[in-house]
Amino acid sequence: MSCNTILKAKGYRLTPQRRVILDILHGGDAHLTADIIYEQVRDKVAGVNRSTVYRTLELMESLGLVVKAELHGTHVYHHSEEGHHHHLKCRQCGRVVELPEESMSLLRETLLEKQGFAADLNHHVITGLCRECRE
Amino acid sequence: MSCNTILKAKGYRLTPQRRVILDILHGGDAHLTADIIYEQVRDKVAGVNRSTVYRTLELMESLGLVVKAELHGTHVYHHSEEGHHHHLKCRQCGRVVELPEESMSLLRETLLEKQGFAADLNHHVITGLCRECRE
DNA sequence: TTAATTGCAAACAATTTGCATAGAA
DNA sequence: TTCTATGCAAATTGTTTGCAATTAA
Repeated sequence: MSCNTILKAKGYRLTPQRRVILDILHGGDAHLTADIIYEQVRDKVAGVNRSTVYRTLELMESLGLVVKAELHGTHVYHHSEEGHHHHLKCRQCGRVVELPEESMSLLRETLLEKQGFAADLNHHVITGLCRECRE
Repeated sequence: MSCNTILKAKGYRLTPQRRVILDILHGGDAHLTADIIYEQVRDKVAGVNRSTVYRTLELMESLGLVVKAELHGTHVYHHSEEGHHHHLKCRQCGRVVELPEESMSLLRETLLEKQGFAADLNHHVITGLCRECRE
C-alpha cells in the first residue's frame, strides 16, 4: 500500500507539499535531515514553509511511514520501507559502523512474542566502545 | 572504581561542580534532563552555570560514566552503573513501557563476538506499535 | 605555578506555536 | 462547503561558543 493511499485512508489530505516531501524521502539518500529535506523541497516547489516540513515529517512518523533517528548529533529521517540497517557508534572515537538488519531480527521476534510489541527496529544507533578503543 | 578515581586517572580535575553533578546523577531518579540536573545543582550550590552542566555531562558521557538517551522527545541522562533497562515506545499512542535489561543481553553478546563492539545497551528506546494499537 | 575549568553573556540551531488564509475533499 | 493544512512571523527550547578570570593539582 502506497503512502498516498495510507494517508487518504486515515482521512488526511494529500497536498502538493506532502507529495513532494514523500517523493524526496523515497527518492533520495537515507539519513536526510529536516533541513536538507526542506532545501530539496524548495528546489522543486517555491514557497513551501519550514514548519510544513516539520509538520509533515511528524505526521508521517506517527503513521509509521517515516523513521526518525538520531545520528551524528542531529535527527535524520528516511522512509520506512528502505533497506533497514543499524549503527554502531563508538562513544570514544565517534566512528560509526553500519550493521545489517538481520543482526536485530532475533530481538524483534522476542519482543513480538513476549510483549506483543511490533518493534520497528529499522534504524537504531547503538553506542559503545569499538574494538580499537577498547585498546 | 569510582567516578572520582576515573576522572583523576584520566587527568581531569575533580571540581566542586563536577562533584555535585555526579552526586545528583547517582542519588537521583533515572531519566534526568539537563535542565532538571541544572536546577538540582543550583539547589545545592549557587552560581553554577548551565554551560558547566552541559560540559560536565558531555565529558562524563565520553568517559562512559553517564549515559545519554532520547526519551519523551528530549535528552535524558543517568549514571551508567544504574540498573539498566530499555523502553518500548509506541509511535501511535506514545505510551512507554519499560523493559528489563536481560531482553537485550543476547544482542550484546552477538555484537561483542561478531563485531568486537562492546555495546553499552543500557538505555535504549525502541519504537513500534504496542499490542493495543496493532488493534 | 600553570593548564584545566568555570562563569558570563551572547550566539546559535532546531523546532514549535498562534492565527488568518488557502485549498483538498 | 467544510474543515484540514499551509504560510508567516515570532517565540521557544536546548545547546554551544569565546574569552577573561578562577582554581585544582
